[in-house]
Amino acid sequence: MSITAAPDYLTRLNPEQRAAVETVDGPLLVLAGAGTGKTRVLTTRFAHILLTQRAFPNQVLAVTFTNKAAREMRDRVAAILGSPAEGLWLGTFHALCARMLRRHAEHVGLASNFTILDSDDQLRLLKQVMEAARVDIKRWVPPALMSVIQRWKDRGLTPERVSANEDTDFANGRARALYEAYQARLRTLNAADFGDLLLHMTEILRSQPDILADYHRRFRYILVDEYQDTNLVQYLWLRLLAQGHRNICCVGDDDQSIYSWRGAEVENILRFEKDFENARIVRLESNYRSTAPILAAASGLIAHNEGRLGKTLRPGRQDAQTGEKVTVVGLWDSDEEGRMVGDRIERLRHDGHPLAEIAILVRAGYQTRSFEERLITLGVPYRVVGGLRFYERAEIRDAIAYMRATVQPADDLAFERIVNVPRRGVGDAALRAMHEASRSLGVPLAAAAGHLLENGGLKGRVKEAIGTLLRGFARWRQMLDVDGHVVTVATLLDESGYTEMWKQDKSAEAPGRLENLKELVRALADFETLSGFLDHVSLVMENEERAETDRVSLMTLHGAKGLEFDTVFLPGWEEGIFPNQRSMDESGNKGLEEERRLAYVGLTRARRRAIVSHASNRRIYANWQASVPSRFLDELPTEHIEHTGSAALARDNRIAAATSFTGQFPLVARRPRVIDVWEQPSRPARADQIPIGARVFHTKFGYGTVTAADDDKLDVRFETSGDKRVLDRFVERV
DNA sequence: AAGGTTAATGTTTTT
DNA sequence: CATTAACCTT
Repeated sequence: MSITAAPDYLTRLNPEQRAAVETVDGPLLVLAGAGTGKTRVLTTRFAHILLTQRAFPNQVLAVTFTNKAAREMRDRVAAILGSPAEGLWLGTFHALCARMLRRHAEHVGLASNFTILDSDDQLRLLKQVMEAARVDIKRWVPPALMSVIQRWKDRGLTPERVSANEDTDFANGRARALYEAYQARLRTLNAADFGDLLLHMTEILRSQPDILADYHRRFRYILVDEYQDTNLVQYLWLRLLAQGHRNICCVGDDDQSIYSWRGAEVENILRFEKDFENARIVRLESNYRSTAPILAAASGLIAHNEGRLGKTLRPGRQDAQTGEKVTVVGLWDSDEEGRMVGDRIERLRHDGHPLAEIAILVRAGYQTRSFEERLITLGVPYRVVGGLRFYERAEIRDAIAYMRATVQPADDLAFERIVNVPRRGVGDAALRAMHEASRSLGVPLAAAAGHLLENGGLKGRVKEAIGTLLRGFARWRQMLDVDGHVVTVATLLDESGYTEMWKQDKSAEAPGRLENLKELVRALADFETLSGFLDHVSLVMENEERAETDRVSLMTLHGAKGLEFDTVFLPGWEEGIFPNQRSMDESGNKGLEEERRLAYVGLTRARRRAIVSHASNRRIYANWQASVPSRFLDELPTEHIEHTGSAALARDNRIAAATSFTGQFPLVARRPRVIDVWEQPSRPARADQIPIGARVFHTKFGYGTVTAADDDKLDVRFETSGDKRVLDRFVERV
């Protein structure tokens, strides 16, 4: 590699990016603001290491959080290299740990073919453990203990490492003991949950110097993406592995740390400098994504957080200065907010703006619904990102349980899941008998069922059904070696009656479920072995979102991290919703600051246009409630913001508008005053105000023209729904 | 053992 | 309001 003439993958970078790429040896922390080319730096650095022949592809460890990020990095490295690199250790923390743990499972009491449990299995198992320990599971709900255990695992704490004084709060101080019992159950089932993958692997690296040394020899360079999201155990794992060559590069942004509730510790950024002496730090501050006003708004907002590492986003784009201001819209109620967003989207669409470049980002999943409804009435195509993933669907999980029970006769969780699916007449009584036999004989459930059959412990229909099922498993197990996994699974799903069950099902979802099952069998063909596939399913598989169609994206702010759109709508900026009340109740100022970071993430998703909105009245569960504009609105620098209010808001609520828009009132004084005005939010009757010929909007029927009026009833000719008689208060004049 | 009824409970979520 | 899980009835 020539030193004088830099290759173009380097010359295309700005000086700070280039420093981040070329500072190859020694520990490096890259603080990368939103839109500053973080991924680009990471992938270029990866390629640079390979191209300068500092390491072979299999000597670089590259860690991401999501499979999507891993895939993207893989693709982009390949693009720079000109060919796909083989044998990379590139993947998510979990996938990489799973791969390692398969080799060393015996050190933590597992066999290398251990099963990876998903959260559903985890919870069921924990519940069983709690019931066995006679914990009152109404008083002490399993999910609460699950999250305690997960936080322990996030911190690298095995049951032995949990100190006694951490144990006081749950189930009268039995949390630690229950954790221990849960881990013991996992071991007997030869299973690991997601947290275990990291916990076990870290434990092994801590206790087995020879294994650690082996990985030191192997990994000469380590790259870490989204470093601010790492939890303690992930940090420990990285630190252990990096001790060898100390060539570790972590890229992150403390301002985008939004997963502390999941165990992520931003403190890992500070720890990095302490643990890795002479670590270099590079800041990426040139933003190539957004216009100047958007960056100014986001920067002004995030400046309200304390204890930041301090970064300033500079506009790096040529055209950044000419951008439009961030729009803040105040609306009367949530319906009007929905209409505002819908109308603006229609206008953008009309002007030729691609829908795929528009996103509506909300704080919580349930908020997407009202926007969906609006977009449906308007006939605007949209997609909701997030929600159920492929392997979380019931039919997929059932099918997988069948496979697991086939491959692993000891997988009680899988057996239990499908023993009565489809209905075989196996109920509580039969299941209890099997559990009892399993415990007294010390064998897995399936084996216990076999014993019961021989000893006449089961009768009638149940006996027949269980017999057929067990013979089925034996047959499919044999078949696996002879006919291969694809054929076996297809046969298994038919012979077990599982596909038939969905064919008989008359519900609307049934055909889709059958389709998913077919897709599952198709996907099997991409794998050498069934266990390889099972790993893939639990760690990697995601929604088949191949829809290349032009659609508006609807998602949570969390889901939007890492994405960007020309136009971003940020509705629901109201106290309690955003910042979220619970977040503040549970974590106080830390919670508030994380909410603010979330707002920062939201704003920085926008390339050219950001529309923030808030409504004065919102339907919460059953009834309408007045809401107060978010404090974040007051934190946006006024010179980069343009305020708009709807006519309804201005007419009905001048004071509220004035109060929220100036933002001059101290927080404490502001709230009661505003609520006073909203005590009587009933709108004036407007029948006489809507003349014949007026254009109106109805929530259900969409747009139309008034053809007649009678007291409070209007006859309206709707554009899409035809002639209807509606009450005036259900329409909005537009 | 299955289906219907009531009561509780409403963030964010990758792996 | 609307979803879901626990509960009760047949």
